[in-house]
Amino acid sequence: MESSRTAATSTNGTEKSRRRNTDYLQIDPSSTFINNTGRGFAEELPENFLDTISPHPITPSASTSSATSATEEPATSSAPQLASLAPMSMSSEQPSSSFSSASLLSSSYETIKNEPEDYRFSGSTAGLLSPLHVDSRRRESHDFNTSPYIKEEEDLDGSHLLMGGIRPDTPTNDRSTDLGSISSLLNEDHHTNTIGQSPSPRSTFGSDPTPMIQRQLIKNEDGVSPGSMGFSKNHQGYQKPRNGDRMEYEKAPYQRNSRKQKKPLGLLNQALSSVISTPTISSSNIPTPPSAHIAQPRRIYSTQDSNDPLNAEIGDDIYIDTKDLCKRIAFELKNHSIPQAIFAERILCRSQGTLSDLLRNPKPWNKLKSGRETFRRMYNWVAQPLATRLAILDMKTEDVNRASGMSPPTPAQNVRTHSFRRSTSDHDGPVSKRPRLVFTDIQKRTLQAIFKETQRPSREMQQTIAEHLRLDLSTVANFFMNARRRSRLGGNIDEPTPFQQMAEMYKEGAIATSNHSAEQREMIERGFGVSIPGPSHSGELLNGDSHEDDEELDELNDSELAYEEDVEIGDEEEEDEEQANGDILPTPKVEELEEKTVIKEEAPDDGEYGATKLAAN
DNA sequence: TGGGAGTCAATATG
DNA sequence: CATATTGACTCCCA
Repeated sequence: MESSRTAATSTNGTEKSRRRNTDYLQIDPSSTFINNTGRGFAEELPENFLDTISPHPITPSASTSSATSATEEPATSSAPQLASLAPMSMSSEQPSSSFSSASLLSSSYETIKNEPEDYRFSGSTAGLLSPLHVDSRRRESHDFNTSPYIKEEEDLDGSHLLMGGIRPDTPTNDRSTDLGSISSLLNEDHHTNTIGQSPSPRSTFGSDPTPMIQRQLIKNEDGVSPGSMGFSKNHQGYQKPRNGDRMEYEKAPYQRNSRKQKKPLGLLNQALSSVISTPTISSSNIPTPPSAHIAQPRRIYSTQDSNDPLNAEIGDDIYIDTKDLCKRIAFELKNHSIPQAIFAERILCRSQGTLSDLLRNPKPWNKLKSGRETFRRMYNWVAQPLATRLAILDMKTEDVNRASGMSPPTPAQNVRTHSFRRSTSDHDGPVSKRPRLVFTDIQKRTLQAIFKETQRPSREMQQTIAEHLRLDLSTVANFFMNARRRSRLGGNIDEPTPFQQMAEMYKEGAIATSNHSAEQREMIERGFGVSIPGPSHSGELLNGDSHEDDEELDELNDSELAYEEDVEIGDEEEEDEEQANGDILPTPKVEELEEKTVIKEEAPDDGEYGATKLAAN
């Protein structure tokens, strides 16, 4: 039975399409092993405890892979009504090119853009969008060829095409592995097993999203725009807030819940535009985000009207290049010294961690569901003139919403009612803090190793695993779910953070050269400098794309091997096991921490799941 | 129901 | 401190 089910579901697994990660090697788990005493994690489990379980829990399938993306898509993009809007949007946007101001800026920006395709993000929000859908737009005479976009659009609708060229492949993982293999994993060396195969590297959407991006550049910054992105000196920066405000933001989300409440994300622009400038692009330099424009003509938003279809419309009509958008946001935050927490809470009504994650691993627009709202907010924010953007940050939530016309902070869907779980102590009366379970090294490694082989272990298997690792079944289930999802995202393991990317570009002169003056460049660099990370996250820093890291790779490979061998060894299993057990309880182990630390030094830990990283071999 | 999506928010890392 | 990671929640959907 399982198998059948899995098979069906497996599609997702296939998705894991992550790009070149393959090449990367990420061996997280393995890395750990190295220094670890090499205790075999496998040991923990009874030799073939898995064998007892059903034989092919996982399944089959895989092959279908590509499907996933495609499947999801359809719904959104296809929405019929949208179509109508789309055109509008385009039209409004189009003009941008004609804008005087726009053109000005655009020029600089454009150049930038042209350089490395991947990296540049448009200077204005416009660039973030890709007006897909609307064929009509083509008609327009864009300065830029729409064709690319359109094309994309077609794809989108059609199937996943994804921006990034996700390809369907079926990585090994997907395929069903049988318990046997898993057990071997646990108990023996899996050199061979390791999935090395597969890999088709794919980029999720990252590879070259650009096509989707529309190039129009409308200048948002208040006229400013030297660098196009507003690099100019950190203009006004965000003033560190008086703390106090923050709370409000934070709370909001939680208080309201119900995900459905989401409202129209309003288009900041809309409201703002009224405040600031006219809605239409032309009126001022301020660009109204295309999306906004689009919508406007058609209907009026009532922020309150949560049911307002407009929301949907907007989403459908416009294709926001999330990756580009995230780069832009990251840049803006850095440039103006806006902490993620502030931006996340005030503008997005989300937590800092969420924002960080989104920025680093943006899902392609066409794959987003309700998550689009968050990106819309980002989009709407960047679409505002600088002054407005900063002002908004200082406002209180309500004000922001009011001014922006945005719906009230959309509560996160998952608002958590503080009901924490039992696991720890059941008697936490009030809202105690939810202690967070941290897997022991062994637990984690074991889980990751299993995950490599089987992304979707059967219930039984999960149960077995749970028992052996002394974890709750739910914990194990959560692990796999999270692992699947995260591996699927393509975490940009191989790439630096958006901000880093920008920084690199500038450093390299890729961008800077084009239109920036030396001074500008300096400023830019300076700005970036702040965040240019050191070698810390080695993995990430190395730019995965390049093959320059051969050395690194070699090291990793070695380590992986080592890791695998270690696995086999497993002498100290017992100890580990005990540790593991102990950890389950709320007891942190110093030893482990130490071990981890050590390990990390040697092998970069991307923190990704094995699946994502496999590729090595 | 189970799988997913979107997040939270506690922790880790820097 | 700020940002990154990540186990677990809540809500949805098939």
